[in-house]
Order: sequence, then structure tokens, then C-alpha cells
Amino acid sequence: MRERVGQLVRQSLERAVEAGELPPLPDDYAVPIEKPRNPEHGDSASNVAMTLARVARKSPRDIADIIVRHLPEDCDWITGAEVAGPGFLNFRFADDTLFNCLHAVRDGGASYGHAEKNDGPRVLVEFVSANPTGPLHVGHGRGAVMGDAVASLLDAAGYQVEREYYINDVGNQMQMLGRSLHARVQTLIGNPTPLPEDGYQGDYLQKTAEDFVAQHGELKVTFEDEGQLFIDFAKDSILEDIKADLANLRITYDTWFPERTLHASQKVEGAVKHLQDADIIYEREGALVFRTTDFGDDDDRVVVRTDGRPTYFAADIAYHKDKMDRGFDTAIDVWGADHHGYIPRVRASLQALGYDADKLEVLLVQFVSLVRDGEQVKMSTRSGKFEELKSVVGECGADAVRFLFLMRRADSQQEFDVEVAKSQTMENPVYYVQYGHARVCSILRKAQAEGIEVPEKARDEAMQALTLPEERQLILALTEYPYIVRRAAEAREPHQIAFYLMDTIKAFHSYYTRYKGSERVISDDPLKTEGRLALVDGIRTVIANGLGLLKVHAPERMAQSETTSE
RNA sequence: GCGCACGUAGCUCAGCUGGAUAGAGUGUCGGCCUCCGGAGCCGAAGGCCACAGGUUCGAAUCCUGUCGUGCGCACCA
Repeated sequence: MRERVGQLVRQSLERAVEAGELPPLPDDYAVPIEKPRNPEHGDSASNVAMTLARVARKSPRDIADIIVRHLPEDCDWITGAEVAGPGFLNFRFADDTLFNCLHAVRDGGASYGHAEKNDGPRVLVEFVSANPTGPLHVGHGRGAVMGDAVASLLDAAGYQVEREYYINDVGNQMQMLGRSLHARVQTLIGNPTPLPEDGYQGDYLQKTAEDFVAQHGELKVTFEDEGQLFIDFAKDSILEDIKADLANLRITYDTWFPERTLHASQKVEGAVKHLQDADIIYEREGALVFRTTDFGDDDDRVVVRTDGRPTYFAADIAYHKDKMDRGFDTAIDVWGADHHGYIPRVRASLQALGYDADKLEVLLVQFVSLVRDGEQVKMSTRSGKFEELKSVVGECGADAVRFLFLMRRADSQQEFDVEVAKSQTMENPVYYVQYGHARVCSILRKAQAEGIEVPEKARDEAMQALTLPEERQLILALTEYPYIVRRAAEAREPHQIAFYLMDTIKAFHSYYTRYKGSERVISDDPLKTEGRLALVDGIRTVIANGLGLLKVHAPERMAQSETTSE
């Protein structure tokens, strides 16, 4: 609908320009259209006149008048266009226009608001990519849900999306992990071996050690001889654990990308060579240093150590080069906010290699602080003390964890209150939306039980029975959904979907309660009943689609809660 | 010290990319079930949008500075 109004205004503007009443517009001028908060301001509004005031050297109200005068005569799908306030253009849709919108919702069904074809730009979303040295914690969970939801959002908006996890399976930490497991195993089989200094302390390795013995028997060997065996075992078992945790959050990947393959295929060397050829690498005390300061970084960065081993950064250069070479139009990296200082050097490497650095987007996800019983749970990775993701998901459920993570913008820090997430009451937003969906379904069930058919396309007379202002507003809200999806996708902001769902279901709850004594959905009036059931079915469609997009269940009925008994 | 974020109701947070009277949830107070789900709804109270300047018809939103919070500043990943 927004496009339609936008086009209308554009037509009018062009006619006004032709008539010499307004100066020419820039080609790429996008007509701003918004849905007014206040229903008195119409169904759709535009502030074009205000934005053009300067270039046109006319008052906003005068411009608005000109636009209204030049509106095409044949636009009877709109009943009124008026100038209001400081120069707003307010439009009101004809009833038939609105009814057609509702038909469109129901026709679209499970795909309403979502792209039917994914022929848009190719996007790679890389997220989580936690080092396989231990289980995921709550902070990873937020990044996981955020990245996954952004990917879903892009998918719904018609992009060609792939999800990827980058496995840091190379380097010191892998050695350390292997050594830690080795020590545990040796100690377990009666060959006491101290954990290396700075080794991994977590309890999970104890379990891994037991698994190791179960599989390989009592293998008394030195790490120097059989180190790789321990490294691989530890890494694989932790990765399995990570995969399981993610699967519990309904997250799966198209690609698991091991860093190791970049080294094996010489791509790391190759990337360094490219930079050398471009003459932006110099030697310093035996190490190779990439002059990232040429591209705005604070400091130059080492890519090859004195001992000849490439740094993590070198591999990451190769990795991002590889992403570009795979032909993605956009690569989105979802990172913890603590990695923000890393952005300039990665962008620098893309630029230095001749790629368009704007193809890389970094989505920073701020930290989560976990609250239990009104108190923050202290977390620190160093001490091995952190709240594991699996315990929180187990406690609160994937629905609540996903929805609550998705209710916050990525760039603001989040308090995650376990008590709220666990509660099956109104203070938990996810239940509010799910309850609304269940309530809607319950009405449809009731109608069915009474033998009332809701035609796939309600009759015109039935639609015309939808005369209450709340009904009009509800239909308008439903027509916004496709736009919300698109906007959220472009902004990479899943929280917009969550808020939209809250707002829309609230409007329904309000409507429902207000009229349940007078104008019920199912009544003796067959036309009103048919129209309202169509509306309710439209609401069900949109709420289900929105929840589905966030991978949150849309239950047709809620489990009986213990709080209802007295 | 330098850099990147963020300061909005008691608390947790939105605010449609510069527009109409700054919103919601929660908490507090007061109302609403002869049942299509009260896990809901309605109302009241609650704000110097951290502070000070600037940009303009117009600023919570953009710019500068100050203060505060978080996070970074490795030949670790």
C-alpha cells in the first residue's frame, strides 16, 4: 500500500512539475510515506511537502495544496486527500481498497508478506563462529538468534541467503585444548598429568575425557606423539555440542567453514602474497606487517609472525577474500561487540585486495547480562564460570529465549531476566503474542464447531459489514506487515517484527474485549459473522507468519496454566 | 590516554532514518468476566529524551563539547 500511495504522490508531483508549479525533482527522490499514529490523520500520510519546502521555496502548505490539486482524477481507491498540520498530506482509503487488502492477506496465507521468489541479492550471514574450545554461553545465544533471525528476515524479503559458521580450528588455542584433554585423559587412566598452565578448566572436558577413553581405550601416550588425536577429538566433540545447542534454538547452517581448509588450500599464503604484490606489506623485526593504517586503521597489523606462522588475522583476510570470491553481493558478519576494534582491519584488507569494502557489513551484538532473582549473574570466561546457553534454553524454552533476544536492538546491551523468560504469565511478552494467536484460533475453532463456514473469499456484503473503527485499524495493521518485513530486513533489525506483533495482537485483544458484550465475532448476523471471521483469519495469518519468521511457535491453543486455578 | 557503541517514565525498552500532543511493557493506584480463552481489557499517575551549545520552518533523532556506562586498544583467537 505504501508504494501505491507513494506512486500516486509521485504522479501528482510530476504533473505539478510539468505545469511549472514545482521545480524538477531529483531522479532518485523517494516519496516518504508513513502510517500516522493517530487515526484522525488518515490511513496513510506523507510529509513530502515539508521535505520539498526548501528546494521549491514555497511554504509546505502551499506545496501540499499543489500536490492535492494535481492528483490524478481516476484514483477513486482513495476517498480523501487533505492537507493538515504544518503541511502533511493525509490520505484515506476507500472501503473497497481496504477489503481488497484483507483478501490479499488471506489469499497469501502462509506466505503473505514474505517474498514468493528468492531472486534478490545473494547474502552470506556468518554468525556465532565461537571457538570450539567450550560450550556456548548466553552471549553466544544472543548472537546466534540475532544472526539467524536476520538471515530469516532477508530470506523473507527475497534475498538469497546462506548461513555460515566459521570454525577456528587452527592455532594456539587448539593446541591448548588438545593438551588439556590429553592431561584429563591421562589422569583419568591412572597416569596423572597436570593441566597445562592456562589450560581449559571447564568441567565439560572431564566428560569429553571419559568419552575419549570409552572410544579409544586407555591410551597412555604423550601429547608430543599423539597430540592431533586429542585435538581432533576435543574439537569434534565440542562442535557436536555446539551444533546441538544451536539446533535447540532451531538454528542450522548451510555451511560449516573450517579455518584449516584455508591453510590447506594455500589461500592464506595467497592472500598474503596478494598484499605483498600490492606493496602494502613491510617487514618489521622479522615479521610481515600489513599497513592497514593506509586504510584508516589505528595501527598496522602483523600477518606473519617472526617464526613464519601466519596470524589469525591473515587467515581472516583469506576468509573474507574467499567470501567475496564466492560471489556474494553482501557478507554480513555478526560479531560480539567486543570485536568492534577488528572492523577497520578487515575492511582494510578487502580494500587492499581490490574489493568493495561496502559489501561487508558487520552487525555488532552487545552483551547480555543475565538476571536471576533480581540479581546480575557474574560471568567470566577466564575462570570458566559462565552461564551455559543450554541451561538457559532448557529452563526457559526456545520460544522465550528467541523472542526475548529479538525484542532488543542488537546495539543496545540487554538484560535477560530468567524469571521473566520462564514465567508463563503476562509479564512474558512471548506469551502475550502466543496467547493472542491461540485466542484467535479459538474463535475460528468455535465457528467451525458451530458449522459456520468462512469462505476463502468473503462476500462483498460481508466485508461491508466491517464498519467498526477498530476493524478498519486492524486491517490497516495487517496491510503494514509486508512493509515491516522489508524495512526490518533492510535495517537488519528483527526487533521490528517482534514489536509489530506485539502492537498488532494488542490491537486485537483490545478490540475483542471491547466488543465481546455487544458486537461479537460470531453472532446471529451472518454477514457480520462472515466479515469478522475473515478479519480474524487475516489476523491469525499475519501473527502466525510473523512468529514463524522469528521461529517462535504459534500455538493453536495454550497449555493450561497453573496460574488460572485459585 | 585513544577508538567504537550507548544515556528516553521507578525498572526493562521502542521511537518508522529530521515531522503532527515523546510511546509500550512492567511496577503503583482505580475499574471491567450471565465465559468466541480475564494468560485479557479500560483508566489514572509517572518525562528538562544525561547536560550545554550549534545546524533549520521543525531535533529524542544530525554536528561539536562535557559528564556517565559498557567494550576494545597482541607477533591471542
